[in-house]
Amino acid sequence: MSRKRWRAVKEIRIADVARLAGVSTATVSRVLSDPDKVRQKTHDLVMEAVRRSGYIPNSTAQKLRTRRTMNVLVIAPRLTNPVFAEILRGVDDELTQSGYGIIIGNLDNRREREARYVDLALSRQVDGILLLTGYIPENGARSMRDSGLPIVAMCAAIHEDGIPNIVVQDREAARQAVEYLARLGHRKFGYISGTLGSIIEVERFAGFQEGIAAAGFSQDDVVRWEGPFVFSTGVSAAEAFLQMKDRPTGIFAACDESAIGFIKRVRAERIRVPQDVSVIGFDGIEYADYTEPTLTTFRQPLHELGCVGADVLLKLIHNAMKPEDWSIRLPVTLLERETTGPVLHKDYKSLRRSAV
Amino acid sequence: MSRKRWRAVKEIRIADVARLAGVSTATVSRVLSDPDKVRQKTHDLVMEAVRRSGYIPNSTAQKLRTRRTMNVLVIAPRLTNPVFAEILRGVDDELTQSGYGIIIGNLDNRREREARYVDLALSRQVDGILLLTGYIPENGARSMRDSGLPIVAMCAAIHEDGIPNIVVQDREAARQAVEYLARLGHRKFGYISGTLGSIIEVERFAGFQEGIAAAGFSQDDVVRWEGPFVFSTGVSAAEAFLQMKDRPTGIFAACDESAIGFIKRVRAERIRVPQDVSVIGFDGIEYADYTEPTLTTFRQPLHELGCVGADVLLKLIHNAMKPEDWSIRLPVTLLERETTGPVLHKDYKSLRRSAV
DNA sequence: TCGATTTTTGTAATCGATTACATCTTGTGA
DNA sequence: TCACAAGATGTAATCGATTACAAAAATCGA
Repeated sequence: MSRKRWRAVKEIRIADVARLAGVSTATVSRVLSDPDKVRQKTHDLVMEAVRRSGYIPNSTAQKLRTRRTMNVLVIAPRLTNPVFAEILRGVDDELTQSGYGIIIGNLDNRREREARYVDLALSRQVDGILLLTGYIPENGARSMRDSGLPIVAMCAAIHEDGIPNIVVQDREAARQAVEYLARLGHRKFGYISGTLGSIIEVERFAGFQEGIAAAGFSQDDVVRWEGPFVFSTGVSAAEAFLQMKDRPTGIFAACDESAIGFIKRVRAERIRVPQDVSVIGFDGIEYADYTEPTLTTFRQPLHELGCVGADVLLKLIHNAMKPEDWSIRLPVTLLERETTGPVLHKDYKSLRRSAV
Repeated sequence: MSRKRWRAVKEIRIADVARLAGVSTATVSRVLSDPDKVRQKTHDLVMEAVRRSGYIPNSTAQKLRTRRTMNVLVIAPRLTNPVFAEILRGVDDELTQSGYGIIIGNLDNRREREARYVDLALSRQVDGILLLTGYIPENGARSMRDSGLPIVAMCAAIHEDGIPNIVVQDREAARQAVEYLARLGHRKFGYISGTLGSIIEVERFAGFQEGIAAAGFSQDDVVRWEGPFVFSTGVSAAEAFLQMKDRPTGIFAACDESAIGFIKRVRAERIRVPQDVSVIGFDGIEYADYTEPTLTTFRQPLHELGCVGADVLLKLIHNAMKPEDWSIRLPVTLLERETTGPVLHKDYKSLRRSAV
């Protein structure tokens, strides 16, 4: 009848268990956290009391006393992008194993949301931070780092002392993309970027430019479209592309979603992929297997990235090793599929070839 | 030089601030949490001390004392499915506003991972639970509910007292899907299910069956394929489909990813969609806009679902209202796109029509 | 100005565990 | 059997805030 009946719970404290077992709370605590320190007989006695009472330690009290929250903050720019979801899986696998929990910080591509998570970190709700974002958290980063909390940056090389970077070979991949396109005979290149200013973007574009130079081309042979890592960025790029007279034939998109958006849009205008335009993506998300044609792309070892990042963070949390020692750069793999092919020069006249 | 130099942080406690401001800790606490209770002059004095010292309250200590963790556990079956990512966005928007954090529980489609999150809940690390999973957490659910923690179930109607359900009109949608296909002239139907045993699946299949019966068909006109809510389930279904002599022409997939996998696979065998087979999905994920042809599907109000679920959970946490009063069923919208069309009877001979 | 009332501030208990240190047991060898 | 070491257990301090209650200060009316 009481309005609160369904929430009535009698909380069992360690003292209750101690009384039940006829020992002190210290002993109960030891049984639970360091069983070797107590005699077998008392151990059994206590465990029986624990079982009978259904005691579960209050983790908040444990956290206060041990100064370990056993939580890690993961800041991601956007959850609906499978890239982050996939990395998160790796992180989760690794952290769960060590008993750590994940508090999720979803920026939803809006930087101003960052502040909230900085507070969260600064109020010591977490033992460490995993930064999956390409943005440099400005004031935030500084205060987070000053707080002494271990931070690991992924998906973005942050060149600050005390922050190890777990990234992929963005630059190398972008360069390789251009090489690959050039080898297929392409002479004019398009680049669909991520949001300008994000570090991940800087690296990839630098690599792209290196590739252009290495293959003997100039800035005149390059077009660049910009936008966040979402489908619609590819669509906008495609619309700009469609307006052009002298269109590029080799496109590198800094993310799969953009690549897919681009392809969808140009095909709607009866432009053939790869016969009329070749497209390479970046990420290797599962969707890219299910597009038509299937997307040529660089596969990032996303799950591994997550595991490694989490592992490094745990090392930092536990051993206080020098963060500088832990930067890692994982390789990516070019998946040659159906959206890339040799240039068909107009005079060759529809001597079609399917993808390489 | 010290090995730990980079982690050296002097923690500022409330007592430090009190000393600095020349007041008691009680006053500092009041200034921060209930400013009306102190005189303006002391308020300013304390705030100045807070500012100067850079004090940030230790949230763990606050949690212990107030018995509020300000965290919510969100259990999702799989993060890489954008359906959950999208719901999570809604949840995040709502919870962040109220100062709550999200601890993520990713089952990764493996039920045994559930145990870990049950523990997490039972050790009072969270104030409430949002269940995005279609599974009934067996022993888990019971102990979670017995713990007195508020629980809200989404994506799955759990018919237990004390657990409000925030779901969509699964059953109605599935029925409508069959009606729609029947109206297009389809006579034989395929159903690509989710994992058997999940409640969400039960509802959708029930609706599907209702539709079959309502349209005057029997079990002989129905084929059912089964698997988790992933792309490859659609692929397997397609492979079974391809083996059949008398193939269904109207397919309803209980999730978009399966639908997409199915379409991709059958098109590889030169089966045309929708001319040879019509497909309706369920979810309305963004990717369904970018397939070829674009997927006809039911759009779930995912973001709203997340907001509503979080809102109900907060109400439960704060007011201890009767959970039973809060079950909600949101409508879904049929998006008629390109993967469905009228049946082309063989004798009509390629009188093609594009999608309805 | 004084006492009563209201407002503001301080003292100390409390949340529920862990753990340093003290004390009590047990075991061992002479 | 006794002295001593090693091992097991207990006592009480501690983590860092909040808050009930007590005490002090401010306000007010006569």
